[in-house]
Amino acid sequence: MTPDSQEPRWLTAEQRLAWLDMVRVLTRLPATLGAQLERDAGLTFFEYHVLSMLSEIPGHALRLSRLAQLTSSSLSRLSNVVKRLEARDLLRREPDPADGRASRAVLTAAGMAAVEQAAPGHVTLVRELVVDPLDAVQLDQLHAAHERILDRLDPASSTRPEWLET
Amino acid sequence: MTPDSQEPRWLTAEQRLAWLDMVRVLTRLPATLGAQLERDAGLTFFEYHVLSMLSEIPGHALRLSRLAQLTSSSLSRLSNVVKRLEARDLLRREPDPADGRASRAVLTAAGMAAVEQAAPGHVTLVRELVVDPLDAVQLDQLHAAHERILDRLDPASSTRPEWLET
DNA sequence: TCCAAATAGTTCAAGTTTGAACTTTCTGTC
DNA sequence: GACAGAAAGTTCAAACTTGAACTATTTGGA
Repeated sequence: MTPDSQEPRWLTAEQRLAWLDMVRVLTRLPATLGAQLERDAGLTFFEYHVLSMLSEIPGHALRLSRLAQLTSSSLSRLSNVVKRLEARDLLRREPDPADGRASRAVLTAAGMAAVEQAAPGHVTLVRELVVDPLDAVQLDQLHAAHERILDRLDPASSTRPEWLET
Repeated sequence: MTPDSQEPRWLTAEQRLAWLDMVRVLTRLPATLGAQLERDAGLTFFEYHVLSMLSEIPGHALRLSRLAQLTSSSLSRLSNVVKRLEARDLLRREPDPADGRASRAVLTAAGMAAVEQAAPGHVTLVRELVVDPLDAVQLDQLHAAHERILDRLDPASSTRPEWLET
């Protein structure tokens, strides 16, 4: 194995500008979406994401470990959030009959209603901030870039929901 | 003023896939970069970002409110972080002579050393995850998309550091 | 000049996230 | 079938973030 060179390859001026703008998006976009959801629906961005995943899956139920992959969260984080959401009656946990270690999170009717109530405002803001300012080609290019980045971030691609068809 | 239509314009299947992949990037990328910085340099991503902004500015000093804009953070969050960084001697606060309400954060020698120690590993990971998997054209397209998104997120563009030339 | 409103920053309590340690159940191998 | 190790969740304390309330200055009119 050759040793790493002492100096890394620094970013060029252009790369650095691109990266700084990406950091701004990475920071502000979740904050802005989260603030809207919190205000209008009393949900954090992450809570919404959890409920929304469940609402879209056939059966509205998923193992916590799978849900953690799909939402890119640690099991610990998810466990805490699921406990809170269960206390609010938005979902419930039930043991997985197929595996004694596992639990499944199941969306309740109230949880479904919460997603349905929150979704329009959320989607409108996603459109306003991300989808509408880009034309179809640009959105495609953005998606392609994200796919490449995800290949590095998550080589197993285990976070891509298998029920979504391209 | 025409009323909003009751139903929002939902996302098309393609838009939805693009958005879901963007959410994955938004979630995982900061977490991954943060974990590396924490492990190797004892800094959160945000702390690194603050110190790194200071390290790049002429004079290594900035008003807190300007630093908050540049790092896309609330003044409250910044104030907390600056207090911690000051306790670790990585920067210090001094009153702004020009305005009795304001303080300036000034990078210390130890703070500069911390940035210099953390930067190589951080830059290497940014390259690995974002810059290198894209070719120059794709990175440009990504940057262009981010610029449009930032126009919506931050219409005043006040977060773009004026000392950076394109 | 004076005062209302705006700006800069701090603080505090409440809520969230993290990572490590732990329990329970499952799996593969001998 | 027994056991080591992996996998699924949970929990706890420490750390971090948030928003609201607060103090202290400054600014822009009347």
